[in-house]
Amino acid sequence: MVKNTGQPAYLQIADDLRAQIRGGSLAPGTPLPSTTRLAEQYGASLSVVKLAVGVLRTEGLVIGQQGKGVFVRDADELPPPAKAGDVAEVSEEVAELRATVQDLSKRLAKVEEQLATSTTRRPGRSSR
Amino acid sequence: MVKNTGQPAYLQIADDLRAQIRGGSLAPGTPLPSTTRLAEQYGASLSVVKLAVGVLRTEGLVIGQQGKGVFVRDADELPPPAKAGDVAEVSEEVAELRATVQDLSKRLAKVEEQLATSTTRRPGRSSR
DNA sequence: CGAGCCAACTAGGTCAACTATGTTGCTCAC
DNA sequence: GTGAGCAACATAGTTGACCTAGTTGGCTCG
Repeated sequence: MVKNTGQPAYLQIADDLRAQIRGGSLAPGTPLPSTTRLAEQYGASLSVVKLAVGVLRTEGLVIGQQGKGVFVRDADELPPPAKAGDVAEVSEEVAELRATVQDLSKRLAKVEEQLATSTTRRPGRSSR
Repeated sequence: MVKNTGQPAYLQIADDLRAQIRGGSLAPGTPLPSTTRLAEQYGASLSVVKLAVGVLRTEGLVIGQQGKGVFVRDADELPPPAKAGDVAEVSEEVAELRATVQDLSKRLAKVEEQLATSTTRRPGRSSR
């Protein structure tokens, strides 16, 4: 189904969906067909579809909401001026926040560990 | 190891690499460590690393050359493909991170309190 | 000496399965 | 009639395996 243009399947699907979005066939706010649906539709495996959606997601064209679906982003909020300066600026903020998160996480982990060992220890720790 | 920030591993790795690129620690033209290398380095599986590299690839920050490696793109040649949705994307990330910080803070506070008064054994392990 | 092959690396693509988590709608007991 | 619980379905993340394909360097053999 995905032809053999030399392009990988997940990119072909991503392109197709992107075209549908840009072309208005998939209006902003509307949900894409579900992952399994798309898989059947394109004759591809789930993994490939997830990969394709992932691409669109990192492109910002689409937003996935767990349990609900993947929705086309409003045109207003996506293609707008992606000023390099803006990105840099906000990126800094991100870095800062990330540092905070890391710090908090570390403290949390430590403290939670103490708490865990001091309370009833139950098997079934979920880790891998 | 990765994790604990609430952010998925592949995004953390992507972020880390992105930071190294932006920070100059990985200069344009230099190759990233090999996939397997990164996997060991981050204590993650190959799949996760490939996912992370994939993100950077679709962002245009990096170019993979089969058989050779993944190379940091020259700063000159990447601004043009100015990525639509970048600002939106990062903004969203900020929002997410803020939420994470709030969540972590809350959990930290709670847990630290419990630890302080942990003469009483209390179950109630709340994983996720 | 040189040509050619081969082995060891590299990235990239695909698949299948599992887990986690969120949403929604139905059913059934009260 | 209401609400608690459950089942079905959704995205998301992760793992591990297998295969393709390009690059490189060394080794062998003519």
